[in-house]
Amino acid sequence: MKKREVLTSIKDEKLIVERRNQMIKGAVTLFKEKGFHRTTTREIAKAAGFSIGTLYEYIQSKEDVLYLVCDNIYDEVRERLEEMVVDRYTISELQQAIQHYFKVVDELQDEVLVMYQEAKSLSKDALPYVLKKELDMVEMFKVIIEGCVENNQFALTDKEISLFAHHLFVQGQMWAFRRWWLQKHYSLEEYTNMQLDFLLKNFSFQQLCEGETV
Amino acid sequence: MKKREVLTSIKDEKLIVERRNQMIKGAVTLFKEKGFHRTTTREIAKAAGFSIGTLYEYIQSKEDVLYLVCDNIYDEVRERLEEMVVDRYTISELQQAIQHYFKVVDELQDEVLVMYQEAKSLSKDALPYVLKKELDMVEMFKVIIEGCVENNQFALTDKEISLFAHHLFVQGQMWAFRRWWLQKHYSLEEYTNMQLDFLLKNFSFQQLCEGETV
Amino acid sequence: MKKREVLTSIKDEKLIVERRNQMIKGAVTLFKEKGFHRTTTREIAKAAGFSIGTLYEYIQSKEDVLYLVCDNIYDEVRERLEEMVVDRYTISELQQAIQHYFKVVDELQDEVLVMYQEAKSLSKDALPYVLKKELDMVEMFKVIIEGCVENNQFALTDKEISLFAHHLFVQGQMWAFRRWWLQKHYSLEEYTNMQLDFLLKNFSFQQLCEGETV
Amino acid sequence: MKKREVLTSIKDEKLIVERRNQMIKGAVTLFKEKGFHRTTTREIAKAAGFSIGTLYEYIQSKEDVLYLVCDNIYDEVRERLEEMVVDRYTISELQQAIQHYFKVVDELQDEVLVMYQEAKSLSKDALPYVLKKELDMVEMFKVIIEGCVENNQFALTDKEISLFAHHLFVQGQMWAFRRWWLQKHYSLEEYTNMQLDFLLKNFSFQQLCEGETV
DNA sequence: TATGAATGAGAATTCATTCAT
DNA sequence: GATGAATGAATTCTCATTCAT
Repeated sequence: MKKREVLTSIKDEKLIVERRNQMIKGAVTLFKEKGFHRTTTREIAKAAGFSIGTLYEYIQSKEDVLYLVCDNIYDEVRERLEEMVVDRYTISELQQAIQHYFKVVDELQDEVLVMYQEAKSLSKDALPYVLKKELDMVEMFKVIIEGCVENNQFALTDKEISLFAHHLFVQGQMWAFRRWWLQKHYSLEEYTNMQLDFLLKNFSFQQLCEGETV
Repeated sequence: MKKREVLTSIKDEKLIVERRNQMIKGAVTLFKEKGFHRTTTREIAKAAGFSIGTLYEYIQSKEDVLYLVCDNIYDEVRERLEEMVVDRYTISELQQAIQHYFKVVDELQDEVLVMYQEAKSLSKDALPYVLKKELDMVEMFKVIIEGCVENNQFALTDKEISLFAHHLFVQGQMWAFRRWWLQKHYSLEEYTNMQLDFLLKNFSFQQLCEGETV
Repeated sequence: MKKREVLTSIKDEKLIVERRNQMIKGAVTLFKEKGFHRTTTREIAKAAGFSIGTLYEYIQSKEDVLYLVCDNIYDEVRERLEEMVVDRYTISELQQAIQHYFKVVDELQDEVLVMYQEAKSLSKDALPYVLKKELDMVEMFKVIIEGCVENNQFALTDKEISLFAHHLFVQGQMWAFRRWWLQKHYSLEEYTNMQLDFLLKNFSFQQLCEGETV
Repeated sequence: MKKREVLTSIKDEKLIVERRNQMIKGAVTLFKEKGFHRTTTREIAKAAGFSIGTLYEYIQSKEDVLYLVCDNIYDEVRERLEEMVVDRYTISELQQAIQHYFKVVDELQDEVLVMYQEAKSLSKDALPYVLKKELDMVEMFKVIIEGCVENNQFALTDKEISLFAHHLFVQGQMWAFRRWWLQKHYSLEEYTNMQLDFLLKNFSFQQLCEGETV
């Protein structure tokens, strides 16, 4: 899927990147605080540090800002996820990947929340592109899980692998979108450990059973 | 927490209920389609079958409609959840409860989605009340899980029980809010079975271990 | 050609007519003074005697105002033209019709000018409808001229009749759109007489020739 | 009337002429297509082949472009009209002049139309100057007609001569501004011949009458 | 109670013009 | 001389809310 272009009348590529970053930064703060719809374009321009006229030199409509924000957050999360090095495909590595992912969500929780709550306001045009990015990230988990399965760490059918990947992904997001309750009652470490514990028991059980059957 | 009152200038209680139900019904359809912010009060009035003037006889602001809608959806989901009869607190009963809950989510998925996506637009005033309702529902799961633990079906700490309840609750919602992917690849039955399978293995493992240690 | 509808959210038909008339009256004055593009919707609303919000209850876009104005002016001119009673189809009657038409243009010259100068700003959608109205008026002249021809007042081919009708029509408008010069140098009467004189000589000549050839 | 100056910050006279010609050429195309008000300065600059900054080096305001365009079109039309050589002041020469004028209008019809429709948007400042140019052109016809009268080709009072000149001028423009109808039904030749026929009958009649009275 | 016309603050977007490079 | 990024006043249009009938 080709990247959806946001049109601009500015020619200086470097400037486009710079201004859009300012814009995104300001917008995230505002969206976080009051949501996309309650944020005005003037507020976005102001938060970005330039005039409303300048804002519109870099985008075509307010929705473009939302798109840029979502796009950017996905890239940020993804980039952070790609830090994980997984090569041996053991349960232990999966565990580390999950820990890493939860940590990333925790650090970028405002962004994750914004993306989560506002993505639905994207136009029919932009939505598929953003959903594609989400699936790409889910895919990263899928690859790890598949690796573990191939590596006989545990047994899962293809359908189970996919669902499990989604499941993990949502479990991470959950730390952000239910923070109003979770973060009042658990530390990130507690949350991570409890979720991991739950998952790993499962796989240990599998291994145990296999061991027994032998 | 006392129910947040939505003021009205109408005396006839029965009329209030009737009109509000019309209003909620119309609003859910509209919110589902275009979201709270993109829906106008005129559209809500029209969908409800009366005039904009009448709408404002029964509410004080547009946000009241959102509140009524969210409130109503929670009540509806809750009502459906209360159909479950749990008295013996066995794993099998927990399993049935989950199955029932997933079915309810599936049947009310539009409503669940609306609530899920629009609740954040509630005012600081109304939000706590709605979150309270959500916690009440989570509590229903907690009670069942606690019962099972007391009943030695499996062992969990208090913190684990709470998290598990939330986890289940989100897993159900997930069927609605990720339907763009899940429902393309799985039937409700598949989804339910796979999730249950995963949970139950876990508990079976516990029982197995316990059995062994004895 | 069906009348192009201008959408409104108002139900009271009488009110629509009343408000639109206020709107048209105000708009004509403003368009006359500064043209369509330099007139703002707020000015139109103010000139009409109501708020900008009310203005938009009766139209959908600024262009609707222009359409209503043009439409209205055509109707007004046409109505005035229909006062002419032509039944004997003599040169003398044609002459009277022309005199009447020139008088109407003179009386409605602001309107004629507005229509003349702003019609081109109508959307591709509305333009054909307005041009149709113009042709309808040209047709009125054509009918008279045709009658005269059938009545042997003078001889013209069909193509000549059409052109002559357009010619007369433009000659009338000319009194309005070149008023910056014409009305400084001629009275309406002078203008009318001179133009008539010119035309009638022509037809007298024909009759004379025919007389001679016989 | 002195030529209205359009200020510029550029010293190089040749460059001024060159850039302005580019500008005018681009602007005519755009004005033709969407009118003065709907054309942006950026579009003009682009069509002219240079930047918006450069555009403003050669003019002071958008309206200057309109003025330059109108001025230029008049010059162009005038230049073409001056090709006509009239020296004997006969009806036949008048006829040729008219034919030539109609041909010029036909060839420059886009320009004539632009001038016709947009001149009214000129400021109070520039308008008189442009109207003066128009009168100058009318004057060219007046000179020919006067010559003919002096030459006893036909008899007209001074007032009639002026009106006749305007009349001819408008008749030519009419071919452009009513092209939506005329050019669908007549070729330029037909149109010219019919209009000439009409005029000349008139004068022939005069001559005939004069002949008779002698 | 019900209606729907009226209101106007507020929002997105445009675009002529400027000015530093 | 040329460029094009920056500006913000101005404009169109929307829509929640009110209130007279």
